[in-house]
Formats: sequence, C-alpha cells, structure tokens
Amino acid sequence: MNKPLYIYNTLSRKKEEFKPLVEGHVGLYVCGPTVYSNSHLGHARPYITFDLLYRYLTFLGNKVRYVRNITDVGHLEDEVEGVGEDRIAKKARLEQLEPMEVVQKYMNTFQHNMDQLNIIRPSIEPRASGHIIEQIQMIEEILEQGYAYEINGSVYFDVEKYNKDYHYGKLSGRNLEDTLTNTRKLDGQDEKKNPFDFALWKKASPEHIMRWPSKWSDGFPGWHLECSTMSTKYLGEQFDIHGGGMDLTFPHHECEIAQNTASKGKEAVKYWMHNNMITINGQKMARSLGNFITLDELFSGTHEILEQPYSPMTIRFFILQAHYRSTVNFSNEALQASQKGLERLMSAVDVLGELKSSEASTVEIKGLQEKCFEALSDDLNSPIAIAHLFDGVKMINSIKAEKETISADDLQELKEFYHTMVFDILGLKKEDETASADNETVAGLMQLVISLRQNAKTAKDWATADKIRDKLKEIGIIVKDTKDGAEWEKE
RNA sequence: GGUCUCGUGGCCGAGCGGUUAGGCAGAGGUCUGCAAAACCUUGUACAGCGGUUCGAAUCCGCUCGAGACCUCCA
Repeated sequence: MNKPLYIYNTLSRKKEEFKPLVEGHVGLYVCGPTVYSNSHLGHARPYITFDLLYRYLTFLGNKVRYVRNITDVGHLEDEVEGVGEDRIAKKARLEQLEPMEVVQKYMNTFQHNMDQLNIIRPSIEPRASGHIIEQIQMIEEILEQGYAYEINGSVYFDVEKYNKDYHYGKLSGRNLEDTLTNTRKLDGQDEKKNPFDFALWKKASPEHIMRWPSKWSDGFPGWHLECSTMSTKYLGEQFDIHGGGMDLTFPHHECEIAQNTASKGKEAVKYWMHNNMITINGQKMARSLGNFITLDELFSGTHEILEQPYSPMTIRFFILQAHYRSTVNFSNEALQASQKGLERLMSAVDVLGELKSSEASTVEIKGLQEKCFEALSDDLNSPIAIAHLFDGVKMINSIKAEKETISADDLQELKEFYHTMVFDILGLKKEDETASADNETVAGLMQLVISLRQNAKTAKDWATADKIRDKLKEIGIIVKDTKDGAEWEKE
C-alpha cells in the first residue's frame, strides 16, 4: 500500500499525514490501566483501538515498538474528607492484601481479558513501581531546570513558571488564565503555590503503605510522571505516537507534555491520539460513576442489565463498528446486532474457502480492497472498512449461489485479502474452535449421521430426517440442506 | 460558570455541499419435502427555526436537547 496514512492529531485538531521520525520504525506509547479492580467495557476501547493501529502500522511494513504501561503505584484519590489516599493501598486494606498482591491480581485479569479480546500484547509493558529510580531522576532534572519546587518533603511542578516559557494547555486547548479562574478549590492543597500545580513526588503519610525512599522524603511519585519517564526510557526523548482515552487529555497528558518539555527542553510526542468513551444510557461508562460492566460479566452474561453473554469477538467487533473518535453507546440491541453481523462476516470467510473458481470473474476485486485500505488509512475508519467487507460478503454469497463467477486468480487474491483484513488487521478470530483432537472424530461421526439422514431423505422418510436434524439442534449442531448436500456447523 | 463535542430512519452507526453507507430488526419474493442458510426486492432519516447557495444531513446564526473535560478515570 503506498497510500499515506492519515491520523487525527489532538495537538493540531486535524488529520495529519503520518510520517515516523525514523522511516519504517514507529514508537507507540499508550496509557495503560491502573490495576486496582477488574477491567470493564470502557477499558476495551482504547486497547482495541490501539491494537488496530498497531496491527495496521505493522501491516504497512513498519517495525513498531509498542509500550503500554501498568500503573501499579496508584493514583491519589480525593476523598470528601480531603485525605488523599492511594487507590491501590486503599483496596489493599479493604481486602487485607499486600498492595503488590492487589496489583498482581488485577494485572493478571487485565492481561487475560486483553488476550480474550485478541489484543496483541505490547512490546514492553512496564510497571510504574519498577521505574521509581527513573522517576526520581526526572524529578531532579525538572528541579534543575527550575520548573519544580520542594516543600515539606514533596515536590510540585511549577505550572506558572513553566507557562512563562512554554504553553501549558496546548493539548487540551486552554490557557492558564482561564484555568486559573475556573479551577475548583480542593482540600489538602495548601502546600502548593498554585492549585493547578501537580505533584511530582509526594511525601507519604504515616499510614500510607506504598512508599519509597528519596532525598526529599519517604513517599511516592506523582501520577503523571510514570508515563513521561517510561516513554522516554523505552522510546526516546522524541517518539511518534502517544495514545489514550480522551478523558486523559487533561490533565494527565498535558502534565506529561509539561514534564517532558521541562526536563528535556523539547516536546516528546509528535502525534497525540485519543479515543472517545463508551456510553451507557448516554452517559460515560466509568468506574467512578459506578455504571460500568466488567469484561468478565460481559463474557459470562452475569450483569443484571445483560440479556445474554457477549463473546470477546462480539465486543471487539462492536467497538470496531464505530469510529474510535466517536462515542459508542452500549445496549443489548446494539451488541446483538454486532454478534449477528460478525457471524455473517465469519461465515462468509468460511464460504470463501469452499468457493469454486470459473474461467473468468464477473465480480470486481481490486476496488473492494482499495476502498478498505483507503478507509483504514483515513484515520483508522474501521466502520467504513467493515461496511466494504460486507459488500464483499454479498459478493461471496452470490458466487456461492452461482449468480456470479470468479477466476482462480481473483479467488486466491480475495481469500488472502479477507484473511489479512479480518484476522490480521481487524484482529478478529474464530471463537468456536473445539479441541482439535476431537475435530476429526466429530467430523467423521457427523459425516456418518448426515449420510444416514440423506438415506432417510431419499426414501422420503421425513420423520427420521427431521428427527436427526432436531436432535442435533438440541445438542447445538445446525444442519443446513444446500444444493450440494447437507452442511453442519456448531451453534 | 469556563472550554469543547454531539443530536442521522425501530436500534447501532458512517457520511460532512450534489451520488444506495453498512450492520441488526421489519415487509415481500426466489430456493427448499419442511426448516435454516443464501439470494433478490423494499419502506421508514438527517432535533427545530432562519440564512448562505443553482443545490445542505453536510456551511453560518439562533433555539431546544444530550454529553465530555475543568477532580481520579480508558
């Protein structure tokens, strides 16, 4: 594909042609989860979005280093009482666990859920707790440059000072003066020179469990710092793409820019990409709002608002059917539609494998492929690409129904194309794979059953033929009579 | 209050100045012993009111409604 890839850059608020700093190599950093409870549907969105990006960039011939952190140091939670408490530490106390035990538990389930969604694991999945030394180093650099100050064992970023030399707010489109007048007063911030200053290092209160020694105090790093530190460490002082959820744009990513710029004197990220939120009843799905459905609940159908379980691939397909910068609204109806649509797409891929070629094609293959790649190259427009794939489904079914024909060359090309698009780029996979050891046995048995039923049909013994079909249906096998004999598939 | 986004047919969701998006659901038909699948045909849209234009879902203004960020969040 020699069409350029365009991606929407939050910095410029428009689509830009993507050109890596080093041709053929792409550095990609995506903000990972804070592992203090189960992953929910909302989490699926960014990681599927950036998995698509990763897969597509790779398909386009790039070598991609994909870094996605695990936040295991915990973010400060602003309690009503004003006592900031570390989320992970809090959870640990509630569950009587070591903080690292909490982290391990939820990191495991997160990774398992991501595997289920067929999300390729990143090249590096660094943990904040493993980079305390690097974070301390970066704080020192920022202090040296004069953009931070220490007070009572804590270190804060001096936003006002920084804003004199650079623009704090360039990513989220705000200026400091407005921010100043509109920042809410929060408790426990008396130490800071200004309310919008943010912590680089925070002294731990006596009861705070997660703590590390530093020259300033026994404490822990500020929450924005880990991403600056780890992206720099693994991708360099400048790299190509930084991604994450829209809700992280401010303040998290704004702070990251400030930290990188303050410590290194230059901006790190060339393209900022942000995915939109998943909504439920029109409202953002978030842990803090308590309206979330965990991925495990979705896969098992155990949440009360779910009418049925939805498989990981249904979820993946559902998310890919919306553009990543639009909100996508959850509903049972929408997910059921995705499930059926996905089944139709996947069975067309199966049909493709059985198609017979003819002398010449009455169908046109090239245009379909171009349209799909064009869509993906236009800021990852997966819904458009999928729409074109469905046009292809119609084509494939017409060939099967012998209303259209396809040449051997075209058929080969079409097969490869669908394989690439569906499996490699969109990252969908077949879900009904039974244990392979069973498959041959089952296939043999089914062949026998089908042939016995065929005998019954030939003898016009409909009662027997229908009984076989009905009983098979009861155990989850669908029999379909076609012109070329009966076919079967698992439900 | 400030900044910003969005309102598309029964549902989800593209399009963003002139052309059928697509999926699911619905209706009719072909095929079939019946069923399923597949195929064909098909209806229902662009929140409202003004304006710009030969032409607007698409641009501008206003009204109404919804949401996001400004505090942890994917």
